[in-house]
This record gives sequence, structure tokens and C-alpha cells, in this order.
Amino acid sequence: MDDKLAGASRRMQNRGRLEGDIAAVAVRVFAECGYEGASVATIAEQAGLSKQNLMYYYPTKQVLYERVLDDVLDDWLARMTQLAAAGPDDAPADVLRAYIQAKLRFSREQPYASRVYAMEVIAGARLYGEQIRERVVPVLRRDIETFERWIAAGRIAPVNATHLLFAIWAMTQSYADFAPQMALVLGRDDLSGHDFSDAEDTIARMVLAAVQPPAEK
Amino acid sequence: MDDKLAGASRRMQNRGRLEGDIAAVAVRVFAECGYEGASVATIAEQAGLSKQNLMYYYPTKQVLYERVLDDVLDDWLARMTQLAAAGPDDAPADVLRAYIQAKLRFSREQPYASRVYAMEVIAGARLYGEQIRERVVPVLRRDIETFERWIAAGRIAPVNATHLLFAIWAMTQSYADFAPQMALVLGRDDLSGHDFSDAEDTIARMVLAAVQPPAEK
DNA sequence: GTCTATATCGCGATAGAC
DNA sequence: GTCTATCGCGATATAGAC
Repeated sequence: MDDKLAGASRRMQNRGRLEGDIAAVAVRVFAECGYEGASVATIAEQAGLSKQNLMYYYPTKQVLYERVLDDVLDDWLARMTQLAAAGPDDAPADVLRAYIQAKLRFSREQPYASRVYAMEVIAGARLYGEQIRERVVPVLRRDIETFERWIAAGRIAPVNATHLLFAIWAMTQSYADFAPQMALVLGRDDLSGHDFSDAEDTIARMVLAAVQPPAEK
Repeated sequence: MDDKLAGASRRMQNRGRLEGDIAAVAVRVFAECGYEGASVATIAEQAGLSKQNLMYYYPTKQVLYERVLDDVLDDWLARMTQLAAAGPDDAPADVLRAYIQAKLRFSREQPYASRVYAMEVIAGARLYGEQIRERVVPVLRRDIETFERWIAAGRIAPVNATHLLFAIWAMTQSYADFAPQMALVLGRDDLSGHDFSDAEDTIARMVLAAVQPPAEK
């Protein structure tokens, strides 16, 4: 009986790993081709199995796409929520810097994830809007409230907290989404690590300068 | 003979108008569905003609798509190059504010144009990379050089000019591209004009605070 | 220029043997 | 679980009458 359970469990683990591998390939293809432009056959080929076999694990293309977006959100939320748990003792400047660093890091380490999410939003979030409403928006709202508490306590300057967050999101996101254009401007094939630390410095400088509280008298 | 020429000219004008109208419809469909997701039949239907008739004016879908992107670039360049002609007498703060305002205005007035361009870049600019290299990159490079001249002259603080431009681009662009997510955060159906003036204030505050030159002694 | 009709293809998805 | 075979659909694109 132990053997039987262990065998079933192992099979489940294998299945889980394979599904994860397929999703990892799919995120890149969706990012490069868009949802409609990505064909199940292409994803299957790059994942090293047949189209029909892929569809044994993911019954429809849309299910695979939603799994990809779920993985994107899981990763992003895991990175971002630990930050949002900033205690009232933490200095706003340190929290903001860490926030920028984490989001930029996500753009560097998971550029395809960032792009698939971006394309879904740009096209109107028709397939994934409900998940965004339920999982992303509450996190962003809480971040905005944190900013507003800081403002109310006089710890940062009275900026528009919502648009400040939009700005941070936009600047960090763009290092994944607009990387092709940035590479053209910089005359390189890809964005190097050096560019990301320059990006972090520049973004942090802008955010921190904007929220600098009036000097105490 | 005058009649003949005038008739031919009129026909050409009509054809030009119709092609422009089709492109104006197509930009919205491409923005909402992506290149592959947008069907010629859908565009034709919304433009009020048959699919076959549309393909009389645009022989292939890709030609129509490139025309759409050409129009996007024409509009954007026309708005942006007049600004870049900033004389050496103009105050950097005024030029930056005008730049932010113009780009934000483009996001508000031509959201579909902004989105189609963004999706093309995110997916790797496979179809339009050459045009971006030839028409967009030089403009961005010149903007960066303007920033660097200001820095060399001590008129703004010594920031990374390239990343400053990337940041301005990202923040302004996002008000078209991420409008669906912003609307969800704000709990509204669309972004109102009020949000754009708040956006402009916040972005300008960040940029100007970051480039504020050290006070003269 | 606009119509009807159709060619040709690739797509997502399914059926059933093993 | 993986294979071969195939269905049905919608897509781009074309041909030819008027």
C-alpha cells in the first residue's frame, strides 16, 4: 500500500513538473507571438512533445494561457507582498528603494512573464481581467494606502500616491517590455546588468527626490 | 483636359481618404486583438466594407499593419520633433514639462496608436524593427544629447540622461498602455481628463525634482 | 471598384488504437 | 500517456463576372 501511494505520488510529481516545464516554454512563446499568434504546435515543439500530447495536459490553449498568467502572478506576488509588509518603523526611502529594486529585478529575471502580462493588459485584459481585479488591484491599493499613511504622518511629501505608484510601476515594467527598443537606442543586442543598476539609481533618484519631505525647522 | 486631371485627382483623394479611414479603424482592432488576433474581416466590417473590398486597397494584412504603424509614427514624430527643436535659451524645466505634456497628450488622444506600437515593441519588433531603428531611435538619441548638453552646462543635475528619457517615456506611455489596469485600480470604467492632469503634475514633479541643479552659492 | 465564389492553408480540438 | 489520423472551422488571399 505504501508502494501504491508512493507510486501515485511520484507520478503526480512528474506530471506537475512536466506541466510546469510546458508553462515555462509557453510563457516565452506567448510573449514573442501574442496569444493568438502563439500556436499550440510551436509551444509543444519547443517543449519537446507532440501537440496532441501537450493537449493531454492542457485541454485547451486558453487553459494553458491562464496557467501561464497564474504563474506570472504567483511569482510577482511572492516577490512584492513580502515588501508590502513594511513595518511602521521602516524608513519610506528604504522601502521605496527596495520596492523599485524588487520590481526591476522581476523585469530582469522574468522578462517574458512581464511581457505576457503587459500584452494581456494592453489588449484590454479580456481573458484575465477578473484575476487582475481579485489578485493585483488589492495589492496596488494597499501600496497606495501605505504611501498615503506616510504622507499623513509627514514622512514623505504630499504627492499623489496613486500616480506615484503608477509611475514606479511604469518605469520598472518598461525594462522588460520595452527592452527591444532600449537595446536599439543603446546600440546593443540586449540589456546588460550594468544598465539595470543605472536604471535603479535613476528611478530611485526620481522617486526619492519627488517625495523628499520639506526639511524640518 | 482639366476635367480629366481633376477627375483623376479627385478619385485619388477619395482613395486616399478611404485608405486613411480603413487604417483608422484598423489601429483600434489591432490594439484590441493583436496582429494575429485581428482579422481582416473584422476590420472590414467595422469600416463598413467587404473583406474583399478592403483587400483591394490593402493587398495583404501586413501592408495594412505597416500602414497603421506608419501613421502612428507620423503622428508621434510630428508632435515630438517640434519640441525637440528647443532653443538654447529655453529653460530645461519648461522643455521637460512641455515634453511630458505632449507625450501624455498623445497617450490620451491616440491610445490605440500607443498600444499597437507598444505591442509591436514588446513582441520584439519583428515586423517594424527597421523602421524603429531608422525613425525613432535617432529622435531618442537626440533627446538624450539635449539632456547631456544641459548637464555639461550645469543647467540640470548630472543624472543618467538615457535612463531619464526611458523613465519619461515609460511613465507617459503607460497612461495609454496600462489604462485598463489603472481603471481597475481607480474603480472606474475609463481614465478621465482629471487623471491626466494629476498624472502630468506627478510626472513633472518627479522629473524636475530629479534634475534640480544644486543651488548656486 | 465592388461583387460572388472559391482556393488553400493552418489552427484548435477530438477519436481511438495501443 | 503517447501515438496516428482526422475533423471542422476560420483565416488570408485569389479569380473572375459585372
